[in-house]
Amino acid sequence: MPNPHARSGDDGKARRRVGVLLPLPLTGPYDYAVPDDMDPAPGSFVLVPLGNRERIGVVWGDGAGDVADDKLKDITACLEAPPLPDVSRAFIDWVARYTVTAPGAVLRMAMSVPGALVPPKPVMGYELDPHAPEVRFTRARRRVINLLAEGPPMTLGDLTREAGVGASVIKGLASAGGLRAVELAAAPLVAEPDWQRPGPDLSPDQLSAAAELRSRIVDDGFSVTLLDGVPGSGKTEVYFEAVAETLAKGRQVLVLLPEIALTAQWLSRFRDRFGTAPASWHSELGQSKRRATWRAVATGEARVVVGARSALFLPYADLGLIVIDEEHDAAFKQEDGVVYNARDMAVVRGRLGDIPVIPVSATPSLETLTNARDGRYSGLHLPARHAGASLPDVDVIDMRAAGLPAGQWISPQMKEALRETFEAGGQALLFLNRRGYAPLTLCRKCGHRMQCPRCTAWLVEHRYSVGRGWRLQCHHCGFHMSAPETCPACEAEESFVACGPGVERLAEEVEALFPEARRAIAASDTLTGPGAAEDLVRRIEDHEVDIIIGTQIIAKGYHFPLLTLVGVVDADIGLTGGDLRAAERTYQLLYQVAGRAGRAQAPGRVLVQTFSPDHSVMKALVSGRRDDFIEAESEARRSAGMPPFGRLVALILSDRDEARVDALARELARAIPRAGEVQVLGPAPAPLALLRGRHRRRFLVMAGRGVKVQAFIRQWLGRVRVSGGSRVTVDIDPYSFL
DNA sequence: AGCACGCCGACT
DNA sequence: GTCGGCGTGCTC
Repeated sequence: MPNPHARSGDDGKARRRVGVLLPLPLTGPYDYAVPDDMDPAPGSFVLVPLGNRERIGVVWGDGAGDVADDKLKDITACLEAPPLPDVSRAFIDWVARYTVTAPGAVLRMAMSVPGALVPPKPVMGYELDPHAPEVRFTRARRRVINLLAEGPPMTLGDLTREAGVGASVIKGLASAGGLRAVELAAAPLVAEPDWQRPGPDLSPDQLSAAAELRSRIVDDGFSVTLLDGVPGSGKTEVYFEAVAETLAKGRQVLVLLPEIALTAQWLSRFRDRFGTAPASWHSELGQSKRRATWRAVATGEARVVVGARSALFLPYADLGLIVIDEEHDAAFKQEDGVVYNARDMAVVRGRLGDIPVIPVSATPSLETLTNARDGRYSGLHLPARHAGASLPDVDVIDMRAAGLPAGQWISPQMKEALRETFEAGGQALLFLNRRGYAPLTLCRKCGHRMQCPRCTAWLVEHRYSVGRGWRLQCHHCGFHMSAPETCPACEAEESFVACGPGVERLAEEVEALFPEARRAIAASDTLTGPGAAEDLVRRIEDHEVDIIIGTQIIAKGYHFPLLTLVGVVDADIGLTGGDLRAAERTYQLLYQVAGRAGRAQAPGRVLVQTFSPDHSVMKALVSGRRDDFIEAESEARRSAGMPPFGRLVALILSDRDEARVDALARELARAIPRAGEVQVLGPAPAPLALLRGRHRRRFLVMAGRGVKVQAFIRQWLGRVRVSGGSRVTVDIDPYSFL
């Protein structure tokens, strides 16, 4: 097939070629010929032909030259966008190698902003034409002219609204020559944060930590400094000083947060400190905001970006600092598409960019604590709560002794504490990390359990989720159904019984115990839509709510001055299930929840209901000795060769066809490369053996800390052809085992 | 990721 | 006899 783009080497000279990386899961950059009138630099965004369509790619470097000249196509055009900086490209390559994914798949995360690469189309407006010829004045025309005579040029829409005239009046006036069209200056996305504003008064501890962080910024270069402080110790205000210092140097700042929905309070603190909101980046962001933000980051106009994990891949013109707030949070781990941990990759981004990184947490991950202990990171500790508030007392309630009747989950001690709290005019938070009404529904006649047809999971009953009524829902895929009248197995009527509590059911129990208490349920499915969380926070702050019954959505980051009692309803959720990090995560979550209590002058109290009061997690919560827990957990991991003392990789195979996924598993098992210090377990059914209709099998690779697991995985996968509907997902450093 | 090519079932 | 299902493979 002759290639219409190819020019045969008639002058004998090979055409100049460059490697162009496309945002597709291809093996690497493709070579393209550079037309004589073009001189794309590395990092330039270019339009190239691919198959029968055109795609935007990035000039990645010199061409590899391994493709025949007659296959080579010309670059179509260079785009008018700031080139992707060297650091960004190096970062993308690094992440691709580390996660064993195609570099193009990683690039896609950095440029999946449709339309951001074409210059924004200018906004047109009208102004008075000073050389206007005589035009006839009508009342409507007069109003338009008066408006424009006093103010700046306006868009057609603004003019019609403010002058109260139709568009035809303006267009008629323009064509008569009274007005002329002008390009309006694009409104800046965000104002420049004012780092010179005086900050709040800081405690001596905060001041010294802030001074330390500021010096990291001044010194320049890569460093990782863990900011470790109890809830309420004012960590945010401390790292704001590092932000201010970076802004003073004229560089950009990225603040990574686990869940952008939780930032209403964070944003207002930022505004208090810097006088304006930062640029934000999250999945909910609309098309045009997204585009504008991407461009503002690329040009350097956006000085501070606060965002979820994907903000790490934005094309920063000159990033000078990365803050990872709540660094221990599991939400930093991306589980689909490119599987990566934004916390770890942020450190890599810092190293490649030679800039400081500040992980922040009240309960740092064992990985980060180990790095700090071994001297790879430095650590700053904020021991005291700001403004003299004391840490809450934590008491455990042994539920084995409570002997509650079926269908009740609030122990007498908890009930009494709630009563005292309400009488004292305080607020309470009942924490139960389970959405919905009941986690399991079964038939009391035949024992049939309502299960998701597409996943290995029970259907969760929901009764009060916004606007949906009573129904059964799978929490792993989108499946839902209205509660059936008869049992699908034995056809018994009205035989269903709800098993176990979710926040909705717990709210019913609270209502029965305290009918006059004003309740609010806080779960991801009751706080939908923008502003719902904000609205609830405001209602809590204004004391329109006496008791919050909530999941982890309410457990982090908030500060409610009147909240004096936190009750953990079932502290054992999450401890079962053989997850490597079960204890660590439960500890972190419960510690965070406990930190919601008593932050202002009123002392707080925390009650933890558990069936295992002797568990190391509960003991550490009661004693307040985090280090004991970390020490024990650390030792257990070390002796088992588990992270952070050993390496772990999960290989998840999946297929709609069960026989085919088993065949693939057998083939992979035969192809395991021999390597010292590497052990492969499996195949075994993956923890969710059926997910979204796909059957899943898992291999677990365990290796010593110094082993290059990526090379091992690449060698392994290189021996097997994955075809059909089968997929193999590589999860380096798996976080959740589900 | 798209998109074309290719080989087997139900329609005009 | 064709239209069209989506499995497989390729894109510089």
